[in-house]
Amino acid sequence: MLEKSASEDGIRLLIIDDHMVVREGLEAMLSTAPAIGEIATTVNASEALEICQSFAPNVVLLDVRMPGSDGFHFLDEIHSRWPEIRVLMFSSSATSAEVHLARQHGASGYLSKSVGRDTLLTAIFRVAAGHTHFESDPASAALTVKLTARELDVLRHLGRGLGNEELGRALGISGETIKSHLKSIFHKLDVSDRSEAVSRGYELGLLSISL
Amino acid sequence: MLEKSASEDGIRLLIIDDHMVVREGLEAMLSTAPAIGEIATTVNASEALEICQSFAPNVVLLDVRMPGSDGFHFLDEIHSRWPEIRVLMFSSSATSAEVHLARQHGASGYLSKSVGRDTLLTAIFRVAAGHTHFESDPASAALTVKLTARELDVLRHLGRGLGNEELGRALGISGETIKSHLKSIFHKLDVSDRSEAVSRGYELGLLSISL
DNA sequence: TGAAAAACCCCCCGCGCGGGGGATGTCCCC
DNA sequence: GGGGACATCCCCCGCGCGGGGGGTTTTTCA
Repeated sequence: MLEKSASEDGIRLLIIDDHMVVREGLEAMLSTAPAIGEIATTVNASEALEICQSFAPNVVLLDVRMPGSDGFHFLDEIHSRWPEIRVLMFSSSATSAEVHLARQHGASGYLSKSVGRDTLLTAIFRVAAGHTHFESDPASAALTVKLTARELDVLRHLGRGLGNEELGRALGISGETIKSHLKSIFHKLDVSDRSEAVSRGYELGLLSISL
Repeated sequence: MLEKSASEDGIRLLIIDDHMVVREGLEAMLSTAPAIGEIATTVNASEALEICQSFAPNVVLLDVRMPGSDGFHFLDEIHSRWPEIRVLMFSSSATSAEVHLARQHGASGYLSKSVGRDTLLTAIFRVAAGHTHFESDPASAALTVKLTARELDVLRHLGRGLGNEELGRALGISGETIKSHLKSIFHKLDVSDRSEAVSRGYELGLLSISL
């Protein structure tokens, strides 16, 4: 077993981000900290899995937006294989929906990229110690929006230019049911039509650019 | 006049980004380069203007997404006051629409944050030498979508839940004109209704989360 | 200077969206 | 057992969207 405890010779940290600038920046900020042991960095998810195997990190710093597979899917992957690895997600946007998703997927914490060195370090320490560290983002206070699973389904299909009937066929239900869900969505998001719902969906992080 | 030529004692570089990590990263990547003279960094636009005054940079590295004022507005600001300053924009997304906007606003170049040290440095040198440096992004090849200024206006208002008539009032034109613009937008984006247009707008980077 | 592009405005028309009702079955949890 | 949230489906109805025409004026640019 390659794994080492964090107390022995510092925290073993793996940084996953597709932006060279960010990797360099994190390394520059963290490498001088005494409690940090070794740091490994990588660009993509597939490489990251190999490194998790050989490098055996205590904490993984994971960008939410990844090229190809999204961060959350990769988060699940890590958890299923190495349950002892703590994953600290970070993103430039910190939309409340993403923070929520991170929680649901079992991340140990969530940070915005705008944080300073101190917050970053304490977050890493807390996470390494087994605690959680989620940004007390002001936006999530304003967000009490809780769409049901089905409503999210419908919302995600809204941007495809489908009518209610076609939309129903796509989800295997009646067009009238789509209307019911839409009414509920409109009320919850406080919007008046589908275009506004899509827009609000992106703003709240319920929708994201995937292509 | 505080301005100094780049050839004297290296390029004077100002980095503007709200993410601590990115600022640190850029500094780490650039500070060791011999051709780079002094480096200044700042978080926001208002501070940046003061620094432009006192520090007199040759090249400004400007993040597209800024908290508060967006990067392009700030770009205009710099140009009007100090036309000799070269601005190199960079972003995490590099959507082709943004690259186009950067060109229109007179930026000297556009980079993705995923670039390596070499590309970054050559870009800075080229820009400092008076050339332009725009990423030959593969996405823009697929994107022949060119919305007119007015069409972009309309698209940006689409997510507000307004009807055509209200939308017209908001832009000071007739509701029928809105319809005309919408027809054009639908054709150009190859979509069938406003909700799909909003969605495609986000995907293409024509729209962005601003709140 | 002249053509092309963009911005602006108007008409007709069908159907689907949005908003208002209500109903039924299935979970889950107290 | 009963209440509540969720998902499903149905009806009615008005008006506004989307798609099809047609224009004029202003701006841009070769």
